[in-house]
Amino acid sequence: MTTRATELLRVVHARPGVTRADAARMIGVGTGAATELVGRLGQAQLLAEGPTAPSGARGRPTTALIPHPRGPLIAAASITHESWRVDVVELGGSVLATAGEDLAGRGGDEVVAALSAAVQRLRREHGDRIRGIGISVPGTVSRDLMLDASQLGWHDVDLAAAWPRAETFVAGNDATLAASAESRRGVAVGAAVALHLRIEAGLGGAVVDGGRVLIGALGASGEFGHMPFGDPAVRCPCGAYGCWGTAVDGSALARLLGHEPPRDPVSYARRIINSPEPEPAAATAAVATALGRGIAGLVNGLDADLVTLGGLGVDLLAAAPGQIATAYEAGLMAFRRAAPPPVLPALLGDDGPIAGAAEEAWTALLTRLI
Amino acid sequence: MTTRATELLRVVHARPGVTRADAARMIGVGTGAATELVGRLGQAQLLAEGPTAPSGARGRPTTALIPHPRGPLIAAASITHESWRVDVVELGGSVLATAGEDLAGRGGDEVVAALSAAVQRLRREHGDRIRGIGISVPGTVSRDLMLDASQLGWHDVDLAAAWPRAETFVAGNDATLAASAESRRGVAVGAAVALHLRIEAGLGGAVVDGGRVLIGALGASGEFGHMPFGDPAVRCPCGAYGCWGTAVDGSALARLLGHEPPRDPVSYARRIINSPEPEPAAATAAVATALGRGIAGLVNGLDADLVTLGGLGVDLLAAAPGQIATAYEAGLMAFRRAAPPPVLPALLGDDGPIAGAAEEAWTALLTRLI
DNA sequence: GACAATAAGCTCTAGTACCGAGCAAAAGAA
DNA sequence: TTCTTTTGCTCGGTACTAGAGCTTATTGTC
Repeated sequence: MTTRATELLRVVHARPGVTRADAARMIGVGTGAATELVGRLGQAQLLAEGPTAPSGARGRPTTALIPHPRGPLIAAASITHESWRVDVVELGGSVLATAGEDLAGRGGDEVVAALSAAVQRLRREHGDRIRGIGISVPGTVSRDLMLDASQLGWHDVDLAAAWPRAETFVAGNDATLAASAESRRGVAVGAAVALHLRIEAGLGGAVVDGGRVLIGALGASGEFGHMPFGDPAVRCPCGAYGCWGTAVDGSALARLLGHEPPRDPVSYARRIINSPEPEPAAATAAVATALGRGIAGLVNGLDADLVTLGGLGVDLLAAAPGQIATAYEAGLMAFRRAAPPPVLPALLGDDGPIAGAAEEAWTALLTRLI
Repeated sequence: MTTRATELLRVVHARPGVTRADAARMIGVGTGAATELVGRLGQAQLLAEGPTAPSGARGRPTTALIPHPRGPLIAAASITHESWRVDVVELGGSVLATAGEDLAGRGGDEVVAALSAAVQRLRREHGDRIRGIGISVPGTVSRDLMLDASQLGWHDVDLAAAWPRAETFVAGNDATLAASAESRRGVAVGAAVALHLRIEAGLGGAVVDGGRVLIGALGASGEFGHMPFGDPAVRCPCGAYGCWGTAVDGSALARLLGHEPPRDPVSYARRIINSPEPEPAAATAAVATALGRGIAGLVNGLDADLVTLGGLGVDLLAAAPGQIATAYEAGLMAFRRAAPPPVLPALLGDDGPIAGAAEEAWTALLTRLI
């Protein structure tokens, strides 16, 4: 049951500062209904009106719809392999405050406790305006909000300790959330089916179909790194053979170069990819080819109209654009080759996951506000 | 904007004959609203009430909600590689009448014209109650409703000639629509993410996420046969190498057996798969292994909780269940292996595509009725 | 067979959201 | 100033809905 009020809030969230007249046209109501809606949402401390720059056109000037200065806020949190961070985000996506620190080798429960304390502090500072939380984590999240992050060695970490679970609470994989953010505030805005791929220690990603991120039956969708596009002779830590991830991440580069498996595969890979020497460049080219070929397979199967790359994918796209493009176009079905869906670096970069956590939490909260 | 009336119609469509009291509970309205809703929808000739079998329990007996005898109907059409057919389908999915004939080598425009004539005849016979059409085709459908079916040698066939385009009109790929039907009236009812795969001349399918079929940016989603799970040395007619489809369809069996590419790959494959001889059985086993491995990759990436197989997939599942299961489980990520999502034959069989056409057309029509 | 218990349907009263018509206000243009 | 254009505001009408209280149809018990 989508009410006009919720639709209006969604429009303002998608483009804060939209003029009131434009917003009314977008949701298809007349000026009468707009007056009633804006009045009601102002009373509820959800929206406020601000001045607009003079348009120069004729007619009565309209106002800009902005988040209410005492309106609800979302805490967006992100845990990465090296640090955690919390942002306080208002309607429209602006960040009002932030906090965070390095993991410093602490365990999952300790980190969640530190995060929770930071959220409580921020909540007091903002007069209890924070109404929900979104958390991005570098691993899988199961329904009961337990996190498994094999890279960090964390298992069954209780994310619900970060926030009273009864309120708006969303948690998701970093790649999934980065995809969400990219489709709403990045280069994938307007794409019908956006595919986001994120290479870090492994390869993950997500599909965004008409603005909705596909999370899968268990919340574990987007594990494209475990589709068998790779070398069938290579065994993946997951137990299967031929996983695509083993052909495109740091371990693949180390294998190609005859190195030991690196302790920090991300910075190792970044070093190799950006190295000017011929041997690393050849390994990078091989990995870029494997990446392009797999992207083509996913585009064929999922009919995406845009692909964005995050994490090391950005470095690969910068270092070996030709190899990626060649393998990508060769792998496309004939009818797609005339106009291959673009493969672009993600616009939001490292802020993708936390921005996605904010977006998903706001989406969840918006359905509850009215 | 989903109104209660539309919700009620959807409930009755999903389970015709539901009792009025149950339906009211399902959509969360009281008895007062139920009276008003059922009365209004009866006036509009959309719903009727019928007797219920005595429940044996105490209390005032309720009535069953059934489609109105003069209510709207949908024409569901299906074109296969050998014939076409039209069903007249009422709310709830019952088929009231049917028509069809063999293609007999005719071209696409002639077949669409014959189909259109049949629809007009059925429409007259049913007093103009037919309010929309859904068409299943063995090929890709583009936005402007042009069909390309390479198997039939048809290109740019104008499907809109079958029906005035302004009314409810949906067209889709047979595998996509079979997936839709399976998720609503087949074994995939209730699945969070259902993956349907259909092997005929090629390999196609679809993902159904929370009841919504993913159609892709161009309506060409589900071409899983062109994901590179196959032998990288084999060139696909699509131009790419290593397409999965080339490893699981009739052409794969012919290649493994040293036969010429068969003229009718479907009946050829069915003959090989069901042959008791050792050589065909070995080829069947190899194909089953390729199928299982690819299914695992898709389940890993898309996090499906159920996989259904249609077309030749049913034969393969019957002939080589062990090979499929072994390759499937070996290809799953470690954490999925404890409870692998079931791989089942599709319940609707050859009626899947036409049933899906009816479902999608009814879904589209239901949003317009009230 | 009367009466209780139970489940369901019906009626009536508000209440809310929404739409549209007509009017008022604020700007640029003549 | 006066006209034109665009937008905002007021007000009445309509559609949908929730809820309370009453009525009806059936089963079970004495």
